[in-house]
Amino acid sequence: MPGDKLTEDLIGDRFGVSRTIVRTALARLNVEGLVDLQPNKGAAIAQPSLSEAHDVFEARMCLERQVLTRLADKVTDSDIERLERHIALENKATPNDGPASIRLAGEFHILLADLAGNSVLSRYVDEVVSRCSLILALYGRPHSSDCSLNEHQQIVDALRARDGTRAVASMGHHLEAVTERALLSSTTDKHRDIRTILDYYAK
Amino acid sequence: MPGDKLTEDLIGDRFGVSRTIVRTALARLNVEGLVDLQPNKGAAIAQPSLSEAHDVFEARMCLERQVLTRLADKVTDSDIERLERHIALENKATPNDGPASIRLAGEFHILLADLAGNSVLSRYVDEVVSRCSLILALYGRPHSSDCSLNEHQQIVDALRARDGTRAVASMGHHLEAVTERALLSSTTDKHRDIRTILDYYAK
DNA sequence: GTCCCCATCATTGTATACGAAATGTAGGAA
DNA sequence: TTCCTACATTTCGTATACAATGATGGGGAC
Repeated sequence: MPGDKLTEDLIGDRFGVSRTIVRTALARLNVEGLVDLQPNKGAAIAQPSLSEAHDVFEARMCLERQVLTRLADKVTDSDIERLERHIALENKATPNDGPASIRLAGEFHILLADLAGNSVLSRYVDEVVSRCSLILALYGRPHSSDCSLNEHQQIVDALRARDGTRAVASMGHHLEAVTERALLSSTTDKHRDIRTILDYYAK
Repeated sequence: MPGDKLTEDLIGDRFGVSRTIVRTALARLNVEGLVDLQPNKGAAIAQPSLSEAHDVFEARMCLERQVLTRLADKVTDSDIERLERHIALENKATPNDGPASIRLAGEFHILLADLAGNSVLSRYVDEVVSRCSLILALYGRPHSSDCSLNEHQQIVDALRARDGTRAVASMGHHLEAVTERALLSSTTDKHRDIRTILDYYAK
C-alpha cells in the first residue's frame, strides 16, 4: 500500500467532498509524514526509507522515555486503572488478530502520552506512532503485531510501583523490540515489495 | 502581537495571492502551533498559556538533549567549523541587538539539529524553537535575547572535545536558562500585556 | 437608561472553473 | 525496430463564486 498514488479527484468522489477538502487533508498528512507530496506530481502514501524509519524510531524512543519520566511522577490510581482496562481490551482483541489489534497497540502508547499531560509530547507521540504503523506495513513481516502485550503490562507494573527508572527502562526495552520486529526482519524477508529492496540497497 | 486576528482577505491582499494560498499557510502554521484556529471564527497568532509554554520547553529539552547525544558521536571537524562560524555571526549581530540577533540564536539550535542528521528530530526542533520565540514575545522581558552567546560556545566546546555527557549537560543548562529568561520573569514584569497577566492567574 | 432582538455586514467554509504542468500515446523518420 | 516529436489526456495549482456562520449596531420594550 505505501507508494500508492492518491489522486485528489478519486478521493473526493469516494468521500463525496470537493478537491478542496481532500487537498487540505493531504497537506496535513504530509506534514505528519504519512503521505509524500511532490509539487505538480501529486500525493502518494509515504514510503519512508530505512534511514528515515530509523530516525522515526529514534525520535519515538526519546519522546516516549520522556513520557514515562513524567508519568512516574504524576500518575494516579485511576490512570493505572485506565491503562489496565486498555490492556484487557488488547488481550481480548488478540485472538482474531485483525487490524483492530494493531490499532489498540498504538492507542496504548497514545494513552500513555495523553496521561502524561504534556500536549506537545502528546502530539509528537501520536505522530511517530502513526508513522511506525506505516513503517511496519512497509518493512515488517506480514501480520506481525508490533507490540507484545507482556511488554505493555511490564510498563504499567513499573508505573504502579511509581518506579520511574524501571518504567523508562521497560519502555526502552519495549521500543527496542518493536524496532527490531519492524525493521531488522526486513533484510531477510523475501516477500517484501521490490521497491523496498531497491530502497534498501540504495542505502 | 500574539492574539492578533489574521484575516484571510487582508493577508491575501498583502501578499498578492488568493485566500486559497493563505488558508493552506494558516492551516500549516496551526499544526505547528504558531496560530490558533477556531472553526468559523478564523485564525489568530497563537497565545500559548503558561502551561502550554512549559510543555513546549519540556519537549524542547528532551529533543535537544537527544540531538547532542547523537552529535557527540558523529560530529565532524567541518561541522564544528560551521558552528563556530555561526557563533561568530551571532557575536557580530549582538551590538545592534535587533530581531536579527533573535533569529540567529534560534538558527544555532536548528543548525545543531540539522547536523545531527535525523530528519524527524530536525523538524521537531525547528517547531519548538519557533514556538519558543513566540513564547518569548508573550512572556519574556522586552528586548531580551533568549540565548547567551557564552552558552552556545560552551556547547560547541564540548562537541569539539567529543564529550557527549558534557555537551548534553551544557545544552541542559542552556535551556534551563532560556526557560527562566522566557517564563519566570513574567511574574514580576509590570509591563506585560494584560492578557498575559489574566492568563497567568487563570492558571 | 438598560437590555434584548433583529437586520446588516463581515468573514469563513466549500465548491467550481480555468490555466499550467506532466504524463501517456500515436505517428513518422532513421 | 527504435527513437523522437507532437498531440491529447490527466492531474495539479490557484483564483473566484456562492453559501453559511458569526459579529456588529440600531431600534424598540421595559
